[in-house]
Amino acid sequence: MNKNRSSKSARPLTLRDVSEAAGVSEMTVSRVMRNSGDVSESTRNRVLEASKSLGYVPNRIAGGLASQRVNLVAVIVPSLGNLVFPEVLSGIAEVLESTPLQPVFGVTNYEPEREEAVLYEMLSWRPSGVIIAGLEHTEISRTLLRDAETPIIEIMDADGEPVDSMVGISHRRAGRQMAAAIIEAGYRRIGFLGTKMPLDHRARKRFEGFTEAMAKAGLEVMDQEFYEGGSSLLKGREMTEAILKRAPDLDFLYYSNDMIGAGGLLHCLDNGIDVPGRVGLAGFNGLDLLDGLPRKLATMDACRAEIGREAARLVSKSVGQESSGGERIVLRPKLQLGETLKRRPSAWADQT
Amino acid sequence: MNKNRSSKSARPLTLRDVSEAAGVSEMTVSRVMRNSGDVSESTRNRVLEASKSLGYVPNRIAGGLASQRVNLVAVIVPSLGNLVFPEVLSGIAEVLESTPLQPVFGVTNYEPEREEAVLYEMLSWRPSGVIIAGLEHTEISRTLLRDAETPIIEIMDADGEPVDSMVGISHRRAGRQMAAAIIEAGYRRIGFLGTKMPLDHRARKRFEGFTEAMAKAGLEVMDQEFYEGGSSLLKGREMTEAILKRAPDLDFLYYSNDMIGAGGLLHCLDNGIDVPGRVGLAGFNGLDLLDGLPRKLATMDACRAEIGREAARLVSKSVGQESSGGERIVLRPKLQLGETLKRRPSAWADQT
DNA sequence: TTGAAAGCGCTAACAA
DNA sequence: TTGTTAGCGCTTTCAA
Repeated sequence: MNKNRSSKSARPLTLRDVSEAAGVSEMTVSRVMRNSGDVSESTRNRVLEASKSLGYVPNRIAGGLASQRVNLVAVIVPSLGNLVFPEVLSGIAEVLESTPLQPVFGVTNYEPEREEAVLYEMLSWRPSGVIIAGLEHTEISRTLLRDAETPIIEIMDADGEPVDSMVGISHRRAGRQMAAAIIEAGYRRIGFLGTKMPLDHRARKRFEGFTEAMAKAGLEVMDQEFYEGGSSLLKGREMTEAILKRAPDLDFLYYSNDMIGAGGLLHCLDNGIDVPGRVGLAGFNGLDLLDGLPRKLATMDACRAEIGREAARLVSKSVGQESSGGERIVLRPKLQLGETLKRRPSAWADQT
Repeated sequence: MNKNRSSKSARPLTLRDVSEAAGVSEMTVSRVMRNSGDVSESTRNRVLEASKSLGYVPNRIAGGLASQRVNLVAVIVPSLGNLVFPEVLSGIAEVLESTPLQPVFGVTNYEPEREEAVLYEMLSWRPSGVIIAGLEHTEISRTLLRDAETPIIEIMDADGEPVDSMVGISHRRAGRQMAAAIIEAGYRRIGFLGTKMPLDHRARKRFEGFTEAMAKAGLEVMDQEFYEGGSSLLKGREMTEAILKRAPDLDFLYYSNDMIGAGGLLHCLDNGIDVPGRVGLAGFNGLDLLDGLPRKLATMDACRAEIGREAARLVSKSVGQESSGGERIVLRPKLQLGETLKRRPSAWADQT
């Protein structure tokens, strides 16, 4: 029965081949392949068997063209190097696994023009949905998104207006909350360490929220240190050393992400700097990674996997639906004080 | 000139719309959109302008069907949670960026049946190439790969027979090399800590190579500890504590990856265990992460990004080519002794 | 439950 | 340099 076409045949198999082998019309084979009911059990089995023994793989290009429907979901993220995005992708993949939808990933390297190109490319496949990181896009990208006749889910950020739907957290609020916690714990001489990337809007918004809450308390960020590229753990060490050398009287360091925060923590411990007594530390993201460090770093969960899952749910909900859209899901990150952000002795706390 | 179709129109734009707007045939528009030469500069500009002002996005589904060619490259990996795979994907994306090819990722969760499903799904898009992790696949998957009329690149592993081409390292050799280095440094009472996953063939092969080289030196792994899931840094700590409690006389711990190795290192340092004097440590992967740790962990670079780049190069090289294929690129991981694998005082080394 | 006809939007091949 | 014609392999729609 098994024809074992193990040599690469000249012509790829088509529905017609299966239909001839099974002795039914192409239409019937098509129905079986798509599980579109109304096929008798016996015919169905015959077709399935023929298809399997021939090694037939349907051609979705043709199928998509005929049906004007495609089971792809475009997912566009800035980077894969940043731990955060693989986690979002996992969340998306997890939810789509139980649907006929398939994620297709594109990476922009934080470059707006690259985002345009990737988006254009993906839209040319007429996906059933687009999940894209961030709310900031070029004029062209926004037009592409608006005109795409498919649900658009902007993720990770909730500070701004989405083209269609959005799922994310407010990074401004996250920054404010962290500032409040730090001030409340009695720290006053606060430094900031972060990425230089002017295009990482979420890091920027956290910083803005942070300084805003500081200002409200009559405080200012006393010193800053920025970096780009490279191992973040090592960078965290180096930056921490640099900023503490320049401004030895800082009593708190706020890092724009957990990796550099962890590096800072290791630097302090290695150099006998008391954490959180002498300096307090906090990062951002809530990476699992932190669980193994000598001290648990204060951080804030960015709800990465959950954002991915929610976005995927929105897309899968909307397949088949005429319109809908316009949903806004704002998740609330949880503040985790860990062991590096603790109320300080009041003696310290009260000296401005 | 700009028609600003910002409202979602009922019918998506087609070549015909652009051809009417520009006053040329659909064929000419098609040529412009594909840069397929033989169009006068003036016509070209007219078409480009019309296309842009209408907001036309080509339909690759139709294009792919007509041309029997598709610019997608299927990339199938077991997981995104493991640091290693995003790095491979980055390498692939990096190389494909400068080509017309687009990566499409699929995740199998280390499940062979899931791999079959993902592969089938991807092949139904008739990609210009398939890059898939590992050399071990189900019978069905192998048949799918063999019959696919597109280059297949199996990556990450070089211990076995590829269906078509392969790019990877020999994990057996990596295990042997590490064992040799450990023995050469004078360690004798060696423990192994690794993942439980029976389907992680590469980890398994490293272990096999490791024990093989040990056996050749008349040694055996004295104790083992396995884990699954969870934060690997923390797991590394826990496992290390457990194994040292059970077998306090071990003088070396070989970890199946750097994350648990790093956890082990932190555990030892926290508990005043001299590394590498009392116990030596080694991991696998060569993660950048290690650069920031208190001591540089001995490890071996798995050539992750390079594997991705080479695989992408093979695919892009083969587009348009009639056949070819069958390439075997075996990379040589570099052993990095770091600061946790050092020659021990001969007094120790010579007491079996 | 099954089949026949038409056509999805584009491109290959050829003609002008 | 530009245009015409005939499909690509499916699915939709309608008929049997």
